Amino acid sequence: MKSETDVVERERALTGRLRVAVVRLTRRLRAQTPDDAVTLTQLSAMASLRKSGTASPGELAAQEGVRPPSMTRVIAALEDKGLVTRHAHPTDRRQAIVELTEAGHARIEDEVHARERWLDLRLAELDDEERAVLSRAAEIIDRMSGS
Amino acid sequence: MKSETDVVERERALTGRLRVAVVRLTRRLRAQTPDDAVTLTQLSAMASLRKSGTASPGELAAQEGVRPPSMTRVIAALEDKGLVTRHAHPTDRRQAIVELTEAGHARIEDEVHARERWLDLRLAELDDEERAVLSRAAEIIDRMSGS
DNA sequence: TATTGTTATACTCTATAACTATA
DNA sequence: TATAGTTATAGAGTATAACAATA
Repeated sequence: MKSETDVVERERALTGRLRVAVVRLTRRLRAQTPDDAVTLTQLSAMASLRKSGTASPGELAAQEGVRPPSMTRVIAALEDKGLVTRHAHPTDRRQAIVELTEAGHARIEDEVHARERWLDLRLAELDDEERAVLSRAAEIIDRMSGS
Repeated sequence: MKSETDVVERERALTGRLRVAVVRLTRRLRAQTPDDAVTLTQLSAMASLRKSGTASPGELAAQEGVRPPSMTRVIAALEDKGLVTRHAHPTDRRQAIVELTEAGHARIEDEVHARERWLDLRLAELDDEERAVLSRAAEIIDRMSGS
């Protein structure tokens, strides 16, 4: 007999199961970093920039949910690789304007696909219903994370 | 008109959306670390130990999906805090046997709940159907991550 | 004074390579 | 020789505190 207690127990454990699941999946994703590629964090910032066109370092930090000093380092790394540039803000000289270079635009699609090959393979092993569950879960998690 | 292309497009983007979602949620979870608490990684190892009772460092590393040197450090940190102990293996002196101390058992429930307060609050804001989606997603992600 | 961003510093998490002890 | 584990070292990711430049 499927009791109410089973449901309650399963619900109670959701926090812990979700925590373990996302931490482990993130470990696997970070491990899929080819030697010459940008890191997962750098890639995420590039994707954010592609979406917004241009952004100040502070805006990027807010979009990614990290502190400004963390974003400073990410931008510096991407600048070293020639994937983003900075321009002066027209009226506020405290701010910088960051945007993807041509090289950055050219690289991002390839990087995303290369990086996600492992995850693509895993997702391909699922059935349609399972993929639909993950699709909805991604929406819900994004909302919870305040992005 | 809801075309087939929309569905295909949404499916194609699942990899990227899922990656972003789990990376950001993991960031938030790691940020919820009180000063005197064990870290998220240490907590995960403790939960693994609670489940298996005892385990060798190598078994723990495999359960958590990390390399042995990484687990060595996690165990050392927990030993320093008095939350786990090591015993000699009865027949193979290369191996160690790790288990939770009384203090470890006493602490783990509190730590888990303290750590997951933020996530609990977020989950409480969802409706039943959304929680059910996340519950299924956690199962699927665990399976994909090979745990 | 307040805001934007950077620099300095430190800690967690993880890995690979090289080593020790035991099988 | 092979296996279990540790030590040494390094790099990614992130934070807080202190600072500089500009508003």
